[in-house]
Amino acid sequence: MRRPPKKQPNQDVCDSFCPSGDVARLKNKVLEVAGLSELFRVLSDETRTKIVYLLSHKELCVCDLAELLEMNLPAISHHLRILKALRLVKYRRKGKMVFYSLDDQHIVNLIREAQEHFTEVR
Amino acid sequence: MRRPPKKQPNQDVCDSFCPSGDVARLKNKVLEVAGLSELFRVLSDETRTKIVYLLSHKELCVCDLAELLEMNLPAISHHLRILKALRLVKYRRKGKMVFYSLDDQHIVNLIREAQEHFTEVR
DNA sequence: TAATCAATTAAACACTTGCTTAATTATTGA
DNA sequence: TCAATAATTAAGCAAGTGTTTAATTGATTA
Repeated sequence: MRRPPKKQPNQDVCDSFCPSGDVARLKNKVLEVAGLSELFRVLSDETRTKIVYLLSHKELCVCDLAELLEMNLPAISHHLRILKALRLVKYRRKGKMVFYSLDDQHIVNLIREAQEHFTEVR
Repeated sequence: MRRPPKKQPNQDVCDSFCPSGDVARLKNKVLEVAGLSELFRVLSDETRTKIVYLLSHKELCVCDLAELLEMNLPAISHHLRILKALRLVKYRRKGKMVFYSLDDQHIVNLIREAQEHFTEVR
């Protein structure tokens, strides 16, 4: 999406291809995770991880998030838009304020799983 | 004459702070996910997610990965270094070739969890 | 030792990302 | 209607990311 076109996919691979018969099978396997990194990319920003984690405990308005994370409103709003695009959060309007909450509890499991890995490696 | 107080960290938050008593508690909660996004960032690249997924099925050498993912060696090597830094993969040398495998099976659970979320939202 | 192959590293680049300031929209109340 | 407040959007930029080409390292073998 961002790189200029280019041809010959591979001019420098080793002579012996190891997973001999498995090529087709493995190439198919790869398709199973296609597009999955998009979800990881959303959580790859620390601010967004924090937002999701905060919202998993309590519904919050934008300026609350700004206060808790010590950032200004446009920055928070920017991240919320990204989270909204991936349908991780939803919102409801109450007067002038907009309250955000998690749209999918699944994401909390994902964070918990990551925490397990994290505490194990450290 | 004393100058009016300037709110240093945040000059534009709303007047009413909602999670009244919970500020300290929520700010502490945030600390629990600090540094966690680093793990997500590693998987935020599609190539790396694919590498991890491939290695979860079979130990592979660098040029096998290059062949399977249709990329050149330096690119694959670059990603492997990142995965290595986070201790997600390990390697062993066999002659001229270097074989990579998963260093932590935990990461597979993480991908599986993400898949569940993904298939549900779509 | 020299040649060769697998892999890594380095440098350059196009592209992306997140934050800041400023302007705009939406809602409420005087 | 106007003013005030919460939130969003827009524009600009510094910093980061991934891929490419070229150079380098490491291991094997003639």
